[in-house]
Amino acid sequence: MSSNPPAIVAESPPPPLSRRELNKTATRQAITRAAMELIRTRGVGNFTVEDIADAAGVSRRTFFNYYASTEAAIGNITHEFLEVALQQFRLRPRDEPVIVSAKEAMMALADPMAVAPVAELFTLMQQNHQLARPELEAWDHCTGQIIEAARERMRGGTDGQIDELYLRALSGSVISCGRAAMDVWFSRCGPDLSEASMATLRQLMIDSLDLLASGFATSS
Amino acid sequence: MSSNPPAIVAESPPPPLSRRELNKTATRQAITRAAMELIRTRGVGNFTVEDIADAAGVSRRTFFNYYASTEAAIGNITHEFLEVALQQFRLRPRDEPVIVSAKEAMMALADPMAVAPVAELFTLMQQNHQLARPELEAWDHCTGQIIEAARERMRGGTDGQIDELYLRALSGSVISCGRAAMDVWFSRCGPDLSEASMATLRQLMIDSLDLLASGFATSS
DNA sequence: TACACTATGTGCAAGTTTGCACTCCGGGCA
DNA sequence: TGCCCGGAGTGCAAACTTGCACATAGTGTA
Repeated sequence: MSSNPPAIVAESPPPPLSRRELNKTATRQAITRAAMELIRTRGVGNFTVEDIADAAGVSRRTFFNYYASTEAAIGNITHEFLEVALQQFRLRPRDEPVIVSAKEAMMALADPMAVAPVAELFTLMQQNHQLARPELEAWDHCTGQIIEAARERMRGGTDGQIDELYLRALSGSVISCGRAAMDVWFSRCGPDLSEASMATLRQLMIDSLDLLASGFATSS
Repeated sequence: MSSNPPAIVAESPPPPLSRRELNKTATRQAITRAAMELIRTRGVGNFTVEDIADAAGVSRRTFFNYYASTEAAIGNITHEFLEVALQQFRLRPRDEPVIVSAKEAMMALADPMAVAPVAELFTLMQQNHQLARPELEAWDHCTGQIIEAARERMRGGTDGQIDELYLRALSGSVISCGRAAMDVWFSRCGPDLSEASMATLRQLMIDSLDLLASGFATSS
């Protein structure tokens, strides 16, 4: 009821998502899913970009409007998965420690709907290791995003290069912990999406970040 | 096995259906289905064009790019249904009697996939009779198409107005027989899509056209 | 009656997808 | 080696979709 001007907080601008955004997202997803399906049924390298486009219901040209290559399309799976966490991270209060924010953000990833595509990718990766490259890039891109998001928080702190190193080291570590949690989770649970499995994933994320927060001190 | 040059028959130009055609058809169907769903769940008149567009995943403007009104969208259900038969009709040999061609063409309609939407429309029509108008228009449009298709066959026959009357009376009657078959079928079988029901529909179509061909002579 | 409000329908400019015509590149083959 | 071919990418114009502004019509209300 206050007539105050909009408070300057980490306001989540709830974008009503225009029809245009919606359509683009749908197209992007259609392409990604078609690519996955083809990998599943024919195996990596046994289909063309045109096959993906056809299966996705778009033209070859449109495929290239979205992705520079098949690899890039595959990378989108992990990219979208991480984007969920990124979104959560950006919503956390500015004064919260980055590690805590990261922990909270990662909780959103321990969701069957969210992990399912990545889990399948992990499975396929067992067979064909070259699928790992686009995944790697997605994690790297996420690191870059975390860096930017974290940098936003450190307005007014000490200036200079020390902050930059802190920022990057921390962000990189956080991402590494998340990745480690995912890797261990998959090696333990496989493509299992049960609640028990999700609980395991959550705990692994918490543990890895706790390790990070504690400076990886041994308990002995 | 003959090496004859392509016979000059009612050649069906097998259109590979461009991506553009495919997309347009998909959009048209999405709108139609969304409209049906809304009629089903909210009832006729309890939703706006915008609701349909949203449900169909397109903008309001796009809705109007396809249909002039909600009614027109509903009409498309019957329209598409009849289009199937029309297509078959056009494929029949030029020298075959129109009634025989019509009989053959109608056989394609006795297919669960094809009748399903129309059957549902019939069901909804029980409740709200104003749904009948767009359906009527679809049948009428089909008559016009049959007239054109039949006219094509009568090149070189006698000229003058007699042919035109014959053409129109015949075409109109054929359509009426088809419509009668559908009506009786639904009143007998309801929305039943079983093979037995389809057989009934087929027989009704055959019978109605036989009646027409026999000049509606009574057997006694 | 006058006014506010909601829904239909349309014109237009800007954004997106598509078809097509290239260019490049790598593998098979005479 | 030189040629052919199929797939990857790209530029561009045409076709399609969208957002927005505006005109119109029906409804409820002061």
